[in-house]
Amino acid sequence: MPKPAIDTETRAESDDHGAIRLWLRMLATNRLVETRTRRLLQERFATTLPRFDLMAQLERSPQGLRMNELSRRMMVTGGNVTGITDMLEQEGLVERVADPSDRRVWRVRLTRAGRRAFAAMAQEHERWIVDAFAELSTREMNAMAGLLGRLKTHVRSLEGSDA
Amino acid sequence: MPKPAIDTETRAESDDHGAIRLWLRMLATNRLVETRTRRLLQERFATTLPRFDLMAQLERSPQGLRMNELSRRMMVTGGNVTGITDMLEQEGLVERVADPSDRRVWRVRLTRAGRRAFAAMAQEHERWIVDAFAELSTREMNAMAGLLGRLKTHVRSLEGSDA
DNA sequence: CCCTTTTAGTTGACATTTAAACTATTCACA
DNA sequence: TGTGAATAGTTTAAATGTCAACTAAAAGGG
Repeated sequence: MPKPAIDTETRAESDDHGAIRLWLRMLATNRLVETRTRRLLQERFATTLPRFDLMAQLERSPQGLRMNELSRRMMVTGGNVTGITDMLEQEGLVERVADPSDRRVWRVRLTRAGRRAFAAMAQEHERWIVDAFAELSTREMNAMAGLLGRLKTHVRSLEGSDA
Repeated sequence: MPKPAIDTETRAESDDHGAIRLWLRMLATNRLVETRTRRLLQERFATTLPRFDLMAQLERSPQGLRMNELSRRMMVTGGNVTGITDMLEQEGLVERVADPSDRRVWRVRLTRAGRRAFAAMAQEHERWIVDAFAELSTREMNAMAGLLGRLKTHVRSLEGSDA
């Protein structure tokens, strides 16, 4: 009796502890969607994922965001945000506005051109993501989002206790 | 009647289409666990996640792996694998063995020192992951792994159709 | 008011990663 | 058997990312 044909990674994963197996699968899936998104952003809009990510954060906050708030939301270091903001500013897609009440602070906002460019990208981007997740039902997506929410909270609580 | 207090990201996410919302949550959770793992690997073993990942792949394949097979399994580009392998080779943790039947090919294997070093790391690493996922029950982890498996297969099939 | 500490952001050195060009080898096959 | 196409791996440039040191400004307490 022949064994069922399963691909190499899946077979390797199955030896692992449940948590490791799940984690490897999360890594793989994430990487797959991320690589695809990166490629499409490059092909369609000659831009990159971090640039898109920064603009997406600003789109959600029309009044603009401080550098450290961008850093926190994008979960990257401050120096990184400085670099990406510099480039987007050069391209005229975002602007740094001084905060009159605290001269250390920059408020970063989308320019009109930035909003227009982002709108075009976001529409296609949403389609890519919806297509990627079309395999799952709404109920399944909600279930998964719920589990991830709990997981996220738990891991954050671990950080506090040993960081 | 006051609205329930939810944090800023969660509120922002809730405006989005289900697929986008789930994707953002996957990104955030992944990043969180990955950053934590990276930090612990650095603190405890003065190594990095990609080095650990490459060694983990080799551990699963005692006979060694070709560069392109490593690249495929780690889902990173070939150039990247070359760099990481170079460093691990310098440190004496892996070795490149020529393939007599095809002179283009390197078979990369863990050295004895590499196996020993990896065993120590893997044990702690598993503990970190188990702890991180302790929030979820076995049943929940299995459910999530199943959904991710389907998702992964689906996205891979998309790649074929428009790449 | 002065001095110390904290906070916001930038800079510089360096590691990682990708994409594309390149070298060497093998394969397909006329 | 010779030649063009495909494959394995490396190299290179540019973007991204971290970390630690730095500057400037604000906050807090005597």
